[in-house]
Amino acid sequence: MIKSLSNMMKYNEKREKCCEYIEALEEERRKINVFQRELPLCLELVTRAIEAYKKEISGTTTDTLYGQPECSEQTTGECGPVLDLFLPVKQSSASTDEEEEEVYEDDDVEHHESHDTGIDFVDKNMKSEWLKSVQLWNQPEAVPVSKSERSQQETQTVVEPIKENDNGAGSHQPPCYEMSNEKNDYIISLATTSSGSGRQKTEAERGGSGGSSSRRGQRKQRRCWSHELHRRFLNALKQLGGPHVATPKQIRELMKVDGLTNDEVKSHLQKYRLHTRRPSQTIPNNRDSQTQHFVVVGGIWVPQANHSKANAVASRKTTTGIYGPMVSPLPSEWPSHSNFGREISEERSRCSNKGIVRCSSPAMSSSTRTKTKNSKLS
DNA sequence: GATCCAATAT
DNA sequence: AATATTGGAT
Repeated sequence: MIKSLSNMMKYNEKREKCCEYIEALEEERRKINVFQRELPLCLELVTRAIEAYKKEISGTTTDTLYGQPECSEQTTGECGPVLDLFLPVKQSSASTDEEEEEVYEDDDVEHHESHDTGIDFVDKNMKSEWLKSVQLWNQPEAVPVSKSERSQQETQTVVEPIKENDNGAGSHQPPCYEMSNEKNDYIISLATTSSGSGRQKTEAERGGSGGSSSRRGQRKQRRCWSHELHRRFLNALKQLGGPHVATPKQIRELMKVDGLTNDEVKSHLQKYRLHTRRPSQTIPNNRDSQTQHFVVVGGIWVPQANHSKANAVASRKTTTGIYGPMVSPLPSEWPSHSNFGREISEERSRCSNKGIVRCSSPAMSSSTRTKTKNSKLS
């Protein structure tokens, strides 16, 4: 009698303790979730710990106090995908030195409902949205590397290099309707673009124009960003951590598109960044009320609300404007500081200084740079 | 999207 | 000094 009673007490005590742990852990996980891109493993660990505790409870008790986790936080819907997303990465990461990509699902397929992991800084809808504003392509396909390349891209980390014939004679590429520019008179024989072996000319080479061809003051042939090209672009961005941290050269290298130049990528990136920035709420007023207030957390700019409340994902959905998914400051989107430890650090020393400038020192970021520039000008 | 310009790093 | 890369502006 007494024995059973004391057992019961013990057990209750234990259960209570577990519950406390679980709650604490879930709280922790909510925080980590904001930085899921930077701390995938951390997230996983915590999640597992939670599961373990839950299991323990359910194992030792019959009543399911936590059987249905009342941790309101869409836990199941959120953590599953996250792990799914990162686990494979962890596995394959040992194999290659290259940054591997999470499988990139393209837009013409229909599955994009499942995971709202937040690292998905490029939303398909948004992409099409901003692309639309730029240009309309009629033929999404008919790009050379459609099937073989795509399958490869999804299964392996290797991206098959493609040769991009310049659109002019490309015939397979949707024509780039350009009637705006004045110098259209010249015709470029595009075979010149190092077909086959040449790889890319470096920017200097290209810019030098001193070469054999006689295009001196001529404007370059307009680069047409087909869907395929843009897909690769996005893919590269994804791997590099978002449009705000990726640099043209890195992107170009990851895209593996023959003949693509840094300048072209840069231009595209610039535009992309413009479109993915917060469009000032579409309503040109409310600079104080609506503008998000950012705080610095460990060197990271984080929207204040999100930081404190940690339901970034939810808020993202509600505050989206046209460029919704992007605008909201996903943790993953922000210059990530924790990149230092990872892919970027090995990249080149440039990151060490530039990275610091851009990332860890908010006060010194773009505005300061421009200021420097301007001050120097004046 | 191509270029020009300035800053910065090597 | 020359070159490479980058970001911002045109």
